[in-house]
Amino acid sequence: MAKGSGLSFDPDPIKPIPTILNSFLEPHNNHFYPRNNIFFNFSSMESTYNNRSPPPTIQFPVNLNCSTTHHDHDQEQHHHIRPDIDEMDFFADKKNATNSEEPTTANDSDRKESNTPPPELDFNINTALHLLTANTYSDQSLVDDGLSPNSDDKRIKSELVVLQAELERMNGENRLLRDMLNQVKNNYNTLQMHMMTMMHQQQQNQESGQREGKSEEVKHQHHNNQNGHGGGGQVVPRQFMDLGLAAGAASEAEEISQSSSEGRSGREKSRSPANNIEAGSTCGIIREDSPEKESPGWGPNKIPRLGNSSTNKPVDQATEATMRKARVSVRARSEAPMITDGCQWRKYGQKMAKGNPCPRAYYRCTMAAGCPVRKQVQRCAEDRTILITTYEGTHNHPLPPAAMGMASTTSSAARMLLSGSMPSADGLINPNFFARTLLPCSSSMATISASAPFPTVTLDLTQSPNPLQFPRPPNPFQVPFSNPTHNNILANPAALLPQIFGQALYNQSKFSGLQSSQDLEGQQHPSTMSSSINPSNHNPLADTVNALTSDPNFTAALAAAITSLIGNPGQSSNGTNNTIATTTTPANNNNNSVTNNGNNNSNGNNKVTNSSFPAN
DNA sequence: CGATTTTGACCCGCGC
DNA sequence: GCGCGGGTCAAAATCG
Repeated sequence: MAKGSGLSFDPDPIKPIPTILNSFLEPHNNHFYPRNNIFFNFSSMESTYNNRSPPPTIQFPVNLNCSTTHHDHDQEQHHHIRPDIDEMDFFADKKNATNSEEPTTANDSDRKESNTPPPELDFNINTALHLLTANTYSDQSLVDDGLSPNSDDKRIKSELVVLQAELERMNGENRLLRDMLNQVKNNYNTLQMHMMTMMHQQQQNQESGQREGKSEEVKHQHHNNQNGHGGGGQVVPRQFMDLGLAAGAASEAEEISQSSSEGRSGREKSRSPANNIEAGSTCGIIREDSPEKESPGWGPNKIPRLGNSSTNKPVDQATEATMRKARVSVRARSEAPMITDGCQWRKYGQKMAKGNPCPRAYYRCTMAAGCPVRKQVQRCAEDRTILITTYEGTHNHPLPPAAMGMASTTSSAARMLLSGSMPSADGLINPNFFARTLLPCSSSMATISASAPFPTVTLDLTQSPNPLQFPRPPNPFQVPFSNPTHNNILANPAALLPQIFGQALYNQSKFSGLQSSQDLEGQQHPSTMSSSINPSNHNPLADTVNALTSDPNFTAALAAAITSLIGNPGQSSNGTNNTIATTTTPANNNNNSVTNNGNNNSNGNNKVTNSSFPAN
């Protein structure tokens, strides 16, 4: 990359960016992503005007220094904004000289181009985002003709008709371009948020990255406070879920402790109202250690409820609203009563939920006393083969490798959600925004529900390769599950990483800085990303992934997650699933046994506790 | 017999 | 204020 590109991308945080960008720009191959200017290719939009010459690939720099509050008028002014020189240089470095000149032309498009040769029409069309193209055409035509109205009146009229038709057409294109600009702007916002999140995570990782953590883990739950000796390990799977789930889980622990000391008369009545969450910290920023150890937490019989707000520190109400507990809901097809996530769960309740004939079961993590993590399991009313598992909270104990995958994924998803739900000016939450941020490669598979009471990320792992649902090129996320011919996932589970566990991967990875700015150029389409994760490929990202996947612990966690994502191996439409876990890791002696005991009754005597463990 | 599940009751927040 | 629905408790039942 050109030194003078002026890009300030931190290489590491943008690792997932190719995935993001490609997800919404995938029809095109040659895009470059300077920070505030997104170049997009209009070559596909100029079909009506480039008959004479080969389609020029117009790279139009759209300055998108915009926030989510920008509106249409912002877009309209973008085409007035000149790209700065650095961006031009950047562009020139990436493209050939022809392309490098185009932005200038593009930005000159506001001026009348009456003396430009016909090929310039392309630019008129493609760059006058709003606008002046019609006049340009008209002026050009009239001036060039220089005809007397008397002699060629009819001809002029006919030309006017043609021009009007063209005008309409161009207006339509302008609308299209505006839509594209809208999309790009949205995508930019998504990207920006994603990058911010990643940078934030990296910062956190750096702060806590030096610790080995093993000796600290038991007593430290919030890695912000962890000081440690140098982290010498390779990619040692974290023994904790990432606690970035600040508002949701971390606070929950705190709530518990607070309330535990405050139990009301008789049965502790304190609850977990959202506004009890201490929101003193910013989203995604971990607060102090939660004194969970002092509290029995979710003890078998004593489950302290959350304290009254009277015991909580004063909290800004606006902040409170955004600091609600985050939940991560995973939809997966499974006939088993519960998806296998590697944790031990104990059922503590069951209810009939409104609007769903299937009961909702409540589970609590029993891997450690006081673990605040809970989950709800319910079958989808519309499709009872779909199991909806909603996780809430953060484990306060070491996790087995088998549990790492799902834990990291859900934790990351929740953190992403919470990070994105930082108080904003208007407090609005754009579901697509977070969805794309969370699973940029598959925004259609991740939805965000910001509705009360809790913000929820839904990871939909049930989607079939339905072209309606996946209008984009094949989604690597789903391929391994839907297409038996893509069993390379078995040999190389990392093929899923960029999509499924991208976040978790980056959380776990210590390979910061591996991706140089050069790699920006090597960003690949998601569909090729999987293949890029190949030993023969010298993509640093691929190397990173390979390094990760060579770690048995990681593969164990990954396999567990895959297994749990797939659900029951026996019931799936393809028969390949059950081999995934065993292939990827010897460590998951159990997680491949998403033991389908044939009990499809979620009310049945499901020994859920050990469904993921050797005992069953 | 201990661990776990079941299940009715209870608590709480929220909307009307 | 009341009812509804979600979430949790805890005694009883069940399991291994």
